[in-house]
Amino acid sequence: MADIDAIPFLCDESPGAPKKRGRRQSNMEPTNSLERLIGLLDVFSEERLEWSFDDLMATLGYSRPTLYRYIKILKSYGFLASSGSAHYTLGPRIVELDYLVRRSDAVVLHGAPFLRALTERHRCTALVVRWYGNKILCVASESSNDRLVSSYPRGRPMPLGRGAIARSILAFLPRAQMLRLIALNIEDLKAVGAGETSEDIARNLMRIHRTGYAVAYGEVTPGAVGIAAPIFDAERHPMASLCVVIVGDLVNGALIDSIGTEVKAAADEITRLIHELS
Amino acid sequence: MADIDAIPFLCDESPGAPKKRGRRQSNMEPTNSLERLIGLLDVFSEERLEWSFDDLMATLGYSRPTLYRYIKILKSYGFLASSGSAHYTLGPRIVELDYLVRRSDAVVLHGAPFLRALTERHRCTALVVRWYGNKILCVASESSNDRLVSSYPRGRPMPLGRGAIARSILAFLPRAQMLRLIALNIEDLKAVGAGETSEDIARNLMRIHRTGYAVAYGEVTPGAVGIAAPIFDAERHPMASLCVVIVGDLVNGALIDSIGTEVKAAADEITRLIHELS
DNA sequence: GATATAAGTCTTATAATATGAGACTATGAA
DNA sequence: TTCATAGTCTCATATTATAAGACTTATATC
Repeated sequence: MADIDAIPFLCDESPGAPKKRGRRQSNMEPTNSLERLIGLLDVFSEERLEWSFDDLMATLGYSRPTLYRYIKILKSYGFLASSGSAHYTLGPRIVELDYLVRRSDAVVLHGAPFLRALTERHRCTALVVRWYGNKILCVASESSNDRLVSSYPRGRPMPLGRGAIARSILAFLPRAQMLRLIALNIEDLKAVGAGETSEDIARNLMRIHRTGYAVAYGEVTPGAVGIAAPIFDAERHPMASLCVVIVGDLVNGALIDSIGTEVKAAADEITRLIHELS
Repeated sequence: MADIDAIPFLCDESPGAPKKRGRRQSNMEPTNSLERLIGLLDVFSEERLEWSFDDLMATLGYSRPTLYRYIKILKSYGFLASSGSAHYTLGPRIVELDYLVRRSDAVVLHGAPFLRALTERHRCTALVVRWYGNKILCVASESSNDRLVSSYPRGRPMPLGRGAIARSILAFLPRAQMLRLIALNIEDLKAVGAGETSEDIARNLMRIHRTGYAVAYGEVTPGAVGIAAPIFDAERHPMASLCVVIVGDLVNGALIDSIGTEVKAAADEITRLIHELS
C-alpha cells in the first residue's frame, strides 16, 4: 500500500485546459476491469522496478486467477516481461512505443534544432520538458558539457515545486490554477526560496511572467543555473518549457539575461512552429 | 484494415522459450475487452502516428460510446493524448515508463559499459538489441562516428531476416525454431544472400554458430559492416545481441575477425553478468 | 446571434464476460 | 517420493461492458 502513494499523478494530457473532467490522480482507485488492467503498470516505479507475483497480489488485492490473467495479457502485449520465476518487470513494447512517441511529439520534433543550437552556442545542457499533471517530464535533451549530467533525463518526472522549468510554467497559468498548484507544492516552493506565502510566491511568479523567462540557482542540481521559458498550446496555456542548464561559475548576471532572452525567443519560435500547420 | 497488417508481431517476452503458449501475433484479434483496450495502441505505427476518432472507429470497429470510453481511459492514464480535435497520439506516460525500462532492463544496464568500451576502441556504432517476437529491437546504442548514424535507434524494430544481429540470434536457436523463423523470413534472407534454400541458410547459420559471431556487409545500412554476437537467457537461449557497426572502408578481414572476437567476448561477459545475481 | 455540425458524454436494457473458489497441471527441489 | 511453487483451467454467479440513441457541450458558419 505504501507504494501506491509513491505513484506520481496521472491525468489528462493537457493540464493547461482548466477544469476538464476525467482527471486521474494517484489516489484514485480503478473502478473497472479496464482501468485495473492498465493501472497495474502504475505499481512500477524507480524505487520498485521489479515485482513478485505475491507482492502484486498483496498490493493490488486481486484474486490469483485474475491477477494471472492480467499479467498474461500484459505480457502477451509486451507491456510486462517475466524476470526470474514469478517476478515481473516492464516489457519491451514500451520501448517500441516510446520510439513512436519520439517521432510524433511535436515539442520534441520542433524543439530538437533549438536544443542543438543552444548547446552549440553555450557550454550547457538544454532540455525540452512537458507539463504532465502535477509534474514535469523531460522529453528531449542535449548537452555540450560532460560535467553537467542532468539528473533528469528523458522520462524522469520532476516535481512542480523546484527549478526554473516549473516556475516558467506556473508563472503563465491563469491565476486560479496557479494558486491551486502553488498550494499543492507549497513546501517545495518555500524550501527553494520562491516566496514565503502563497501570495508572495504568486507575486514572484508575476515578475517571471513579465520577464518572460525564469531563472533558478541550484534548485535541482547543486551549482547549476537553470533558465527556462514556456511553450504554449493552441489555447495559449503553457504546456511545456525550454530550459538551459549551465554551470554557475560560467555565468554572470548579464550572461544570464542574454541567455534568458535567447531561450525565450526559442521557446516562442517552438510555440509558433507547433501551431503552424495544425 | 490495411494498417493492421503493418503492425509488428507482439508476443511473449521470452521468444527463446520454445513452444510457449499464449503467444500473440499481429493477425490475432483481441478476444476480450481487456485486450481490446491495450490493443488499441497497436494501431499506432511509424507510418501512422496520429489517428482521428473516425478512422479509429472504422479500423477497430467498436461502437462510438465504447471507443470513446477506451480513449478516455487511455488518456486518463496518459497512454493517449489529444492532438487537435478528435485526433489522438500516443501519450506521455509511455515516456515515463520507458525511463523505468531503461533503468530495469538488465541487458541495457550490463551492456552499457561494453558499448562505451567498444566505441572508444573503434570508430563505430555499438548496439544492444533484444529479440522480441519476429523482430529485433534496439534497446541501447553508443557511437563514436558521427558519419555512422544508425537507422535503427532505440525502440525501432528491425526485421529478423537481415543483418548480422538477426543471424547472430538465429544461429543459436534450437534447430526446429531456427527453421520456423527462416521460413518466416525466407525472402529477406535470400535477398540478402544468406543462402539459397532453407537448408542452405541453416548450414550457413551453423557456421556462424561455430564461429561465435555473425558478420554482414551493408545489409541494413549500405556501406556498413555489422559484427554481432548473441546474449543468452537463463536457459541458454539467445535473447539479445551485441553488435558493432563500422564503416566498410575502415576494416579488412583481419580486423573484422579481431573485432568479432572482442564482440563475442563482451557478449559472453554480458550474459554472465545478467545471470550472476538472479 | 442564430443555426449547424462535430465532439464527447450519459442512459438504458440486454447480452456478454469478468470474477473467484478451488481443482488441476507442470516443474523443479529436497 | 513428496513438497512447494508457478501457472492454468472449470464453472456458476454476479458484475459490467456493450450499443442505440438521446443528450450536452463546444466550435464553426452563416
